[in-house]
Amino acid sequence: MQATTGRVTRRRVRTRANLLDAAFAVFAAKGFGHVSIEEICEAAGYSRGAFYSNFSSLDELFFALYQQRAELIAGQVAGALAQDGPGLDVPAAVDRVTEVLLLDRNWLLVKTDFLVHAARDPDVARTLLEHRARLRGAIADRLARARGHTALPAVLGDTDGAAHAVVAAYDGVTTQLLLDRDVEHARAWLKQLLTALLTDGSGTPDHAKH
Amino acid sequence: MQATTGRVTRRRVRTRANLLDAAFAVFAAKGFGHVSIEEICEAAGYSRGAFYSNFSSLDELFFALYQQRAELIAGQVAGALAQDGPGLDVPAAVDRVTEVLLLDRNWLLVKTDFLVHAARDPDVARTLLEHRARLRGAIADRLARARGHTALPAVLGDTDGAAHAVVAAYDGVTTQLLLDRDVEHARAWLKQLLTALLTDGSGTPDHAKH
DNA sequence: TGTATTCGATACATCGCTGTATCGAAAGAG
DNA sequence: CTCTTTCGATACAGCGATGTATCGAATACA
Repeated sequence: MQATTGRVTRRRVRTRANLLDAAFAVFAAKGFGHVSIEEICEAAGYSRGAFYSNFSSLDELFFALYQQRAELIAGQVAGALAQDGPGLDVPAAVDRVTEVLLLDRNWLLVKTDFLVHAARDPDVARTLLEHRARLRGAIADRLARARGHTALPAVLGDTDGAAHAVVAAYDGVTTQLLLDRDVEHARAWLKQLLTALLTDGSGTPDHAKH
Repeated sequence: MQATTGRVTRRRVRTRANLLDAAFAVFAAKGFGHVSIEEICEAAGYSRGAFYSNFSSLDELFFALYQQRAELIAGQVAGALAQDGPGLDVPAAVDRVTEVLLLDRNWLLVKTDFLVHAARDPDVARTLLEHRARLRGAIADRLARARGHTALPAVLGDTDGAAHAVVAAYDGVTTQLLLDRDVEHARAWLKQLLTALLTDGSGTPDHAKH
């Protein structure tokens, strides 16, 4: 690490990226807290010297990793939400978002690791809360833009309440998915939950298995 | 550890219990994966000899701990569900269950640690899934007993689908609670979510904050 | 191309944790 | 109370990970 931003080599950014990629794989496989710095370096094909030159601790790396990937996902979700016009087609939008959110099991694992990490560190928690608030904001905006086109059930309160509920449903389904590894079922079920929450009870459940 | 169950001393069960209690506190504070055997022993006031005499690894201890506590909670939930007659008073039952489920932050922390642990080990996952299935079963039974007294929205499918949804809502709210530490809000919100899911959209939201 | 700077590999000292083997003390059985 | 078995404390050997200090190689810039 250098104090002021002096020269930054190409090699450096490549190394950093490689370390982050390797870290993602290793964290996903073993879980943060069961991973040593050495393991990551080995997986990335570097020595520990490279690590300490780019990060000062495992925590810092983990944090950077989360931010990088979360940013990525957030972009994809925003894209999926913005994809159709002002009239919100709930099922279609739900389909697209669901597709993105439950795509990568490794990401779910790392994300959950980060959750338990944040749960014990208020500073980290703040970051995660902000990230979730942004996501909710995007969803609430989307829902608000659709007001009048599609009716929302009153039980949830305003659009922000509905967004809260959407995120909660996502978290809930994620938990189950982490355990049973049945992506298709999770996807179908999340759709069902979301339509149950977002429509006024007129939706027909396609999947009633389980 | 002894092979066949020979004499089991009183002292032994006391030691085991003390170790488990200490482990609960330490795991909650630091997270599984950031805890050494020594730390637990120190917290319990024993040496590592006592540990190895009762458990063969940290994993085994963690597993035993989870089972012990999960059993406890399951009993409490069952009690809360059985408390009133065959006519289900949804809000009242939701109140009682909510009270139990969100009571202890430490338990939520350990439970989530166990989740990420299970997510990476199919054998452990099986246990957790079974535990969740039992819980869902209790809820589904309770809902079924109330069929006819209170109408369930059709969107969720049968009572089992509804039970699934209840657990998902619980998991979702838990996630948020771990981050913002606002128990009262979580409780209110879980009630709101559950009534939104379990009643046919006629419920009135008391708390619309956030 | 020459040169100054950055980057990452290597070597080193150290520490904490693990698991085992041993032994004295506590507790049940008679 | 004595004897036997169980329990848990202590000592030991060893591994693996950490963080630092140093040095050669790669890279940017003129």
